[in-house]
Amino acid sequence: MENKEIARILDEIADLLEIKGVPYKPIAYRRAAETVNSLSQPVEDLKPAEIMKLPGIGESITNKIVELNETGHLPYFEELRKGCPIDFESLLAVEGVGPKTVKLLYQSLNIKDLDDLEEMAKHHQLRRIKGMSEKKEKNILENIKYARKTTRHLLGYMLPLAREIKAKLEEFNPVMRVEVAGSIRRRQETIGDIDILVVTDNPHQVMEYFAAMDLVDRVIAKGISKSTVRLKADVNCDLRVMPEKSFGSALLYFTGSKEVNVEMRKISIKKGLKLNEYGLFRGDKMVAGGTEEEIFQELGIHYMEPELRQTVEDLEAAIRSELPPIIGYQDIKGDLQMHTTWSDGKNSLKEMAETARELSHQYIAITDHTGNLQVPKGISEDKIELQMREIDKLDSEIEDITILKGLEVNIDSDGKLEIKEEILKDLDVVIAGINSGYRQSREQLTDRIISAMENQYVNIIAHPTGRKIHKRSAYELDLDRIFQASVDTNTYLEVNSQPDRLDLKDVLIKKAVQNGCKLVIDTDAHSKERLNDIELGIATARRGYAEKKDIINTNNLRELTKLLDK
DNA sequence: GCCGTTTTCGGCCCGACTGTTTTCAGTCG
Ligand SMILES: Nc1nc2c(ncn2[C@H]2C[C@H](O)[C@@H](COP(=O)(O)OP(=O)(O)OP(=O)(O)O)O2)c(=O)[nH]1
Ligand SMILES: [Mg+2]
Ligand SMILES: [Mg+2]
Repeated sequence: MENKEIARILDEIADLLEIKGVPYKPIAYRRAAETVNSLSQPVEDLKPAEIMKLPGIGESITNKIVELNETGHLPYFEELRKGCPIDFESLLAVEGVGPKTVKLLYQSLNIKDLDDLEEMAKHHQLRRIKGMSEKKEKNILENIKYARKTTRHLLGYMLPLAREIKAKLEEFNPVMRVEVAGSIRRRQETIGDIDILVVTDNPHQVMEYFAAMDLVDRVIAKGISKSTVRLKADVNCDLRVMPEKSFGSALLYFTGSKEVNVEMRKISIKKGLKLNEYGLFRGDKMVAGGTEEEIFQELGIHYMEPELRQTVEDLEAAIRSELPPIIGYQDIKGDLQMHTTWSDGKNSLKEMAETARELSHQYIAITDHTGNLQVPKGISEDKIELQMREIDKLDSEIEDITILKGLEVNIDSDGKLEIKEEILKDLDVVIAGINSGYRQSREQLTDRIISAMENQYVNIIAHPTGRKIHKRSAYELDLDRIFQASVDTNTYLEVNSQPDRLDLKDVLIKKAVQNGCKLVIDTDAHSKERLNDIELGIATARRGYAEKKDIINTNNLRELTKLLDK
């Protein structure tokens, strides 16, 4: 059974237990679900003893996971659900509806899913329930609309919007400081909502200003220190307002993750302290809170970069001083995949090069598509030489940046490159990728990639797992073999920065680096604007614990050229 | 149900906003 499915069942067990009013167990099942979800390999491939060692998973849950994998079902779960055949996921997605309300709705009106709920709300049945009201009914009816489209949003689209809101808030005089927090600050690949922290001495004024901003569609909640609005862009935005002296503790709290927050608070308790968003306290006395660094220091923990504040394990690594010095946003010296009007790009060679230079890149590689596919449409082989002369000409004319000659070549369904090999020998960079025929077996797909790696001219494997967030999941690969072949053949794995790719993704980058692989972070930009996406790839590499030395395009041109010579 | 440099039993983060509420429960961050 897939990890996602197992995690979903564990989560539903948590929901069921919560409705029954069972204490603490729901937390345990949620933690276990979280762990299964964040695994970089199928839990199916693990032995029971290994599952047992996973954080938050003990004997009881291990047995349940093993049973699910072996038989495909779980009597404990089916028994629990017998009493209440409810679609929790969709009902709980309604803002303001929690486990207690679900129970109430089911017991009084036999409501099992969103359709039932909408029907009953429309016919004014909810207000008749004891403990409900007309107001609550209206609220629910309104919020059902949003519950039906609870998709997470791509970081690449939310980051510019969050920065726009930040800039708007900074224009307002009483605002002293603004930081984007939450999953955006952690640079998670998908984002549930936008979280923003403001420092001010005038919370009332700031809340009024925030709620009245042009970007806001409607106000969901508005208090003196916290407000939530729905933006016209169809995403929620939470604003937290705090005084200067609590800036660090507030930013720490609002950046999360929740799991890291809870664990840090437990650690504080053990040390006889109390941690909340207002500060770190010993009794009534505040011992830290102005900056995040101060709080980490007081707790005896190394500072954690926001990108690494994801799981309890990240925090434990920080406590053991095992967090590596991850790659910085300024460390990338050049971009090694982009497309121009010669294939399916929107901008010319020159426009791409000039934009890259503005981004302070020392070098770029132009890597238009080749091959016979209609999508992506490639340059025909007879035009390649012409383009290479154009690139040489541009390179000799343009100052302060070097333009490398490259191509992105398709790997065909037999693992052969869709191009005459002799064309490749004069290039600086050759990228190979699977752009068709994803539906093969795990072994076939792995063999295809490895035969491309074994080609003496191929330097980089593009978007190695082929996933597209919200569209297509990663194809199954034997990654251990891929990582080994990458090391053996000096072929680098790509961290593709397109907002919906981010491929390799964070947990796989971590595994690749552990296996000694070297990676390249590039944008795969099809227009000059998208050259900025490099920060998304860097963020993903940071979340994957990658250091500067793990990424080949942190090198100067001279060293890079050596690394590209197989 | 899980977990442990003060524990193998007894804890399990802590605070804001709303309205079901007139002293608190439910939901959410
Ligand atoms: N201490 C504590 N902090 C929490 C809790 N829930 C949320 N937070 C903090 C950490 C979160 O990163 C931050 C923002 O909450 P969100 O619900 O927006 O979560 P986050 O942004 O991490 O993920 P998202 O992409 O929005 O789903 O608030 C909680 O139950 N306890
Ligand atoms: Mg958030
Ligand atoms: Mg939020």
